[in-house]
Amino acid sequence: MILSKACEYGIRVVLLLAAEDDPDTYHPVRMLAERCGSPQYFLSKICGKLTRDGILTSYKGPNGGVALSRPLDEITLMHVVESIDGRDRFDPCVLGLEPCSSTMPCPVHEEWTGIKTAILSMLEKRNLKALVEDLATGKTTLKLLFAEQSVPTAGE
Amino acid sequence: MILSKACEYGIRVVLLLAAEDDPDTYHPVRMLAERCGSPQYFLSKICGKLTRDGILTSYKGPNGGVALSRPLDEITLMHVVESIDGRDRFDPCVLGLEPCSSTMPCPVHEEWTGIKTAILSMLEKRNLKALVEDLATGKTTLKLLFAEQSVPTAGE
DNA sequence: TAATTATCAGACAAATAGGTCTTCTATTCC
DNA sequence: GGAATAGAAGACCTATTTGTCTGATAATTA
Repeated sequence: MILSKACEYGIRVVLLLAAEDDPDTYHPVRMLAERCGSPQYFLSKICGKLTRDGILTSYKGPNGGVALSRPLDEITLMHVVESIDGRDRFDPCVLGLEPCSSTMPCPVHEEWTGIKTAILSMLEKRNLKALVEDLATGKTTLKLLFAEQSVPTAGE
Repeated sequence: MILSKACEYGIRVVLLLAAEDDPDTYHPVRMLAERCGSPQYFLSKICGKLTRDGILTSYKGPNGGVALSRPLDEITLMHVVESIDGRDRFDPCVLGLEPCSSTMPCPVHEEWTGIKTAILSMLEKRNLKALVEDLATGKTTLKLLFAEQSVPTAGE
């Protein structure tokens, strides 16, 4: 688990919203929770955080809900990770050694530094616009979300 | 946290043992726990697992304890991770999507595949012998372990 | 035999992550 | 205004991880 469950859900929501045709329409959290396979109340808290951190905008009342607060090309997955898991998610030493640093490196410090860079790149190199283009061309998919939901209810 | 706490402690112990001059001497777990900043009883369980999985050998009685079961060049950090956290530690999709695969990739599947490779490389490219050589030449260090321990007792 | 040390089984506690629910307030529609 | 719909806040529960401890057994040394 490289990200917390909460962060996974947060990214799913943001991707779902980005993949919608209507970027300015507000989507009820209850709906989004169902579509992204997240517990409703749990996602509600996550969206609250994303809203407070300026990634989502919320709107109350009928036809209300949440929407992306900025254009697609101004949001990256890293923004979501920073909001939910915090910027320092990948900072800790692999061996959990506090004073590990470039001047006092643990046995895998060097490699881990490179991997951290790759992780950050994965999360911030492509913005939502680029990610959605891949979805549109079928290069990647989010159908996985629906596949996942059908599993638990199979026996019922 | 890329590894569990238990796994961190396991790696620390293995590195400590590897850095010893006397590869055939058994070290009591109680001592090792103190030296690597791990709770004693917790480490005792971890060592049990490492022993069952053939990474450590144990010896009962006075002058007993645990020791590495194989030559340094036949043990990698990956062996420890497999024993404690399991081989599939890094398998799950970043977004937690079950059916994510190369034929049905999530938006970051490609990048994550590359990062996983780098993580595995970090853990299994260099065996204990190579890691200890870096310690000997001062290229890396484990002094961190002692530094860490002095912190909690500073106020006492 | 006495002391030492690992092994094993298991209870238990603390901390964290994950998840659920209720109540309250704000907004909008009619 | 009143109903309906939404988020906000916070209590609360559950599961997992981490950590602590006890008691019994086994092996080994001296």
